[in-house]
Amino acid sequence: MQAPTSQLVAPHITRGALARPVAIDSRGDACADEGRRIADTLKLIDTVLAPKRRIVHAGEMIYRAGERFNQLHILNSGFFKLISMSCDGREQVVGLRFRGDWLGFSAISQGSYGCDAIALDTAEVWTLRYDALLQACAEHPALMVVVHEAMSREMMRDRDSLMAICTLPADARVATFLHYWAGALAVRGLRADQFSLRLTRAEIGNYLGLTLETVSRVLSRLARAELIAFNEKSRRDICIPDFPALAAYVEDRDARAGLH
Amino acid sequence: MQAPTSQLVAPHITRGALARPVAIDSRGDACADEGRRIADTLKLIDTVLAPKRRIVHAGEMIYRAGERFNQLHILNSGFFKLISMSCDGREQVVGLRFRGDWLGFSAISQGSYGCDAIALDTAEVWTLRYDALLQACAEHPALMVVVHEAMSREMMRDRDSLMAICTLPADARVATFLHYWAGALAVRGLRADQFSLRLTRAEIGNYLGLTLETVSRVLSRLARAELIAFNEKSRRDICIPDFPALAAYVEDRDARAGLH
DNA sequence: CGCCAAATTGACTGGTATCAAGCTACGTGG
DNA sequence: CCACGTAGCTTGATACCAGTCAATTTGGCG
Repeated sequence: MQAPTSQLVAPHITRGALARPVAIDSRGDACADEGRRIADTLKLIDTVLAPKRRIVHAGEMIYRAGERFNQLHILNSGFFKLISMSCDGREQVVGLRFRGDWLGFSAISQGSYGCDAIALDTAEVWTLRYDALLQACAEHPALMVVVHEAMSREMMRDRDSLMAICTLPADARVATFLHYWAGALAVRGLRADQFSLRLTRAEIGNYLGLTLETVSRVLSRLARAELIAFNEKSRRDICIPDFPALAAYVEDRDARAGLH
Repeated sequence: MQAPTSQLVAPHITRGALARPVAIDSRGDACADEGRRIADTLKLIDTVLAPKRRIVHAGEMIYRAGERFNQLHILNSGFFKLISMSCDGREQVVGLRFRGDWLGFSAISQGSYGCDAIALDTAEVWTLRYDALLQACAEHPALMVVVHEAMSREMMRDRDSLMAICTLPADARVATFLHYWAGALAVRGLRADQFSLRLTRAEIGNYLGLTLETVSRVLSRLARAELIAFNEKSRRDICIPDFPALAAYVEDRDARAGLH
């Protein structure tokens, strides 16, 4: 009984914090559309720009803060985290990246990267020169549209996570995070009902503005409430038996009230 | 004894959360450079695109969430706040905009705005059609560069505020906010040592993930510590007698320790 | 003047952080 | 094989920062 997820009178109604691209529920359409968009984008970039492909392994960095910027990256597979470091030594996970996402946009304005991009597992990265992209954009309007949309989407996502972190209590933040991650997987045609969080509790907490202990406690509580389940062995593998239930928990203040 | 603010070996060192464009201290260069960039950008847009100009007054909205997107806006003068609303009714200030800033980028990917843009005082807004911009970008490489840089800068700023909110205690968040606001004014050639916050305590708190009472208390504490001063009458007018001291407070964990 | 929104300040509460102990899984080297 | 160390995780006890509630003051404005 949610509002339908396409054809909205007031589109902002569906914008759950951190959760926009999801919509696995009522109809799979939006989800499949997103997947198609990602595939199309990759194909376009591949044909127009012939990017350099590269395999990187978990823990490897494709760029680091301070490094001179002159190329952008697109993820063809795998997962990345972006880590930013402030002058006084605070470290923070400022973003997560999945297949089809770009890496490096935020470096354009400064001419140097502002964070480290670290692979969370084996990944295939496509790399292209920024000047080549600019030139190609001038020649291929469709490419420019794709690039703008990608940047725009990134802004929207950042805004959603800001909102989640500013306005939600710990329970809801963690639930929102899981919902977001599962949605990102679903859109990309991967299993969303059972997957490995590729982050430690400490990293999740850092991303959400919480401590690792709080994340651990919340996960235990969510498991007790059967909104999630742990894989026996490796509590980093999560099952989401009832995705709509999790979505409801994320979206309703009230649904979170009872959960001692 | 800070690192010089231009000519960096490792540029990320100067990136204080929310605070990048500042650098009023050691030499005015960076500050003036920024100002020049903004002026140049406005000029370029004016000559290439001849945007429609319009004056809006405090409280007026230039777009609202859900509205169909087909034009972008640039602020020639005045101040705006961006307000986003989640599906369950949480409201949040997700951004502030000053002269030279763009409004509407984040709507590109969805085709509709995701937040309300509300003027905080009388402002001059330039408006241009997005399709016209796309076309002009294809013809004028310099314009495309400017647009990409603007989007990139916005991402960087969002990231900085995420970091500030996630990792800083209330005192530091408010101080960072003041520092950021003063920096934004300085860059634009406006008085940065004495200015009016155009937001209520509630709005500041909302932006920073705090309550209005906490903001009020922190401001009182900062005033007691003489890092800021209130204008007699209208405590919304703030003086910053010693900007470097405020900057030091923002940047040093330790500087904040003593301040009962 | 009287009304109202904004802001301040105090007292109290509660949600997270902090500190600490113990557990599990895993790899390494004796 | 087991002893050991380590990293990640869980759970409990306690502390503290910021939220909540409430009373009061201030300033703006019809």
